Amino acid sequence: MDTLETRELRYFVAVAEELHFSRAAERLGIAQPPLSRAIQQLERRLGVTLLERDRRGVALTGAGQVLLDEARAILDGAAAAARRTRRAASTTTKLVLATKAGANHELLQRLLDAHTAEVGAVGAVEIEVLLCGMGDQARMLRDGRADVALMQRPFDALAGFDTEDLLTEQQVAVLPAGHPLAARTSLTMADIAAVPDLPVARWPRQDGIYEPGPGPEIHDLSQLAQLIALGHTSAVICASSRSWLWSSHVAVPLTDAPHVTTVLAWAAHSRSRAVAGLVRTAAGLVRTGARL
Amino acid sequence: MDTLETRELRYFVAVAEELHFSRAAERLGIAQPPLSRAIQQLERRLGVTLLERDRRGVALTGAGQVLLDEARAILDGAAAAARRTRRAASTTTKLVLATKAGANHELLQRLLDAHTAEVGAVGAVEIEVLLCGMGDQARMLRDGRADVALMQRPFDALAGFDTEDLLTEQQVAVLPAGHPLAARTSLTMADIAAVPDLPVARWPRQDGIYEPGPGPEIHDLSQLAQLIALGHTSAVICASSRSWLWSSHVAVPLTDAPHVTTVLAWAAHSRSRAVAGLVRTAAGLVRTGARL
DNA sequence: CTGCGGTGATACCGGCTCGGTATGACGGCC
DNA sequence: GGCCGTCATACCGAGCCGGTATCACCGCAG
Repeated sequence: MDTLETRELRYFVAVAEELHFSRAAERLGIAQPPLSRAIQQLERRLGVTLLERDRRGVALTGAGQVLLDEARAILDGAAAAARRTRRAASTTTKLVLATKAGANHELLQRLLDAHTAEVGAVGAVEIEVLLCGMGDQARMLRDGRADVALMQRPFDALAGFDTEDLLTEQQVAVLPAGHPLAARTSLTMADIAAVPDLPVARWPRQDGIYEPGPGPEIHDLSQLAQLIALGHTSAVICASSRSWLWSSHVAVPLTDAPHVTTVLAWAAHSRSRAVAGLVRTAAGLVRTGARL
Repeated sequence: MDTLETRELRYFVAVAEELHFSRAAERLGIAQPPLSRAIQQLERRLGVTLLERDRRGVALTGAGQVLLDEARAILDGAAAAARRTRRAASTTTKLVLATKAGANHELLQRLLDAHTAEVGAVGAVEIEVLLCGMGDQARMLRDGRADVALMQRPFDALAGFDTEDLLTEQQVAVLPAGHPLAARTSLTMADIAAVPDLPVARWPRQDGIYEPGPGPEIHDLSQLAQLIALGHTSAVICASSRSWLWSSHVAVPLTDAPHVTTVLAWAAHSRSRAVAGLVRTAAGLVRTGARL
């Protein structure tokens, strides 16, 4: 009497996201009445009202919001479980590593090299690199499409993952080559903020929403690169990302920007030998300890 | 065709733990044939053999082991979801804080005081302290019986939780008052290990198993305290735990033991206002920064 | 070798739940 | 005031779940 079925959670998430029974039912590929009934059942079982059915529309209650968060996590977990199980059964042990496209070039290269060198020919675990945009690594890890990911503190949401610190570095300001500030040898955050003609680009937050502000909204690095080259914006990125800069870009160290730590992250309860091996390799990389 | 139901996962976990269909069925309160069929269905759906049915006995395949881990996490998550949802609906916003019985007395006291002072009378979120043994906090957090927990790095398994560092401290050796080493002002790990008549007590690991060793197996602090007082064992604990020492105990600082950081931990995806508030309070505690 | 006990798998059957269709109650809007 | 759109209710058929009975297979004791 206490056990939430994933079917119910799927239904509830659909309704909670659409805030509309008929649309949610359509999305689920079922009719509206069974959906209504399923939600009622769920509410009765929990003894809690999850949705406030006001005339004209449905609203989440506080408890509903809590369950929505929980349910999403569970459904991701279930999808991940299926994927990981299937992958564990396939003979070719392949490890999927998710990383932000364009970031951490050199670190990734060194990690892959070290991994190849370490495992050698025996039990060769192939690593497949999965390039994704902004905050996608977290989702990839959560739903099992990736086994490990390179992520950056404090930018990425690391909650729920195990991590191993790999590299801590300064941030730099990236400016168009012609800009007055580009001639400086170092800058502060205040310097950048004080230039009204060069608003700093805005990244989406973890929920995909952009903070309000003057700068352009950025989706990927190539877009950013172009906008900087055009002299329309500037950006604050970590030092190692210099590798993708254009000749018309200039990177200037920022003295007071928070440091960025690139970490290797994996699903907390993963006990996979392959993941453990890669983590060990990565840890070794840090100990032998070249800084970029 | 892709969607794991929690019922199936419950069934699978039972079989995987018992390695015996009939016993598992009994534990689940159903008959054996439906259970067999459910597992077959699950295997067919995943396209993976999870169990190797050898004559006389069942064994987990690699994929089965993976699914077992995943399934446990999902089931804990589902139980947590139900509990948290119900709690969110109850009007009395109560926060359950889990902590190791006997550890972090003063820190906990300060945290509670600060919390009371901060929220004041308005929206008073009551905190219920849940004392638990060894590694129980993680389970409590995972299955939703607790909202936050005081845990210690590197002892506790923090994987999967968000954390806020509260206090880093040295460890001390606790010895019976009469022991020769008790007169020293500081010790090293080697000093302790070199005393054969006082084997260091052993705590259970995260899976509840004890590492082999000469020392007695410890379940809780009162048991430990008594054994030390009797001169049967010694222990290495963090400095703040001195508060529960008896008069017949002596605590000696250890110069080379790893530092212990007490952290406030909570479920990664928790967006509860109450939890967020307590975390902010705790962070403030650290900033104002008295060290014990 | 042969019955016995114990394993999981199969066959079949009844009941409950799920999903579909039809319809109702209720409020907003032209 | 009709019309539309919302979610809830009523009813019905099919499929799935769980139970009982039984089978196939193996180890073991006599």
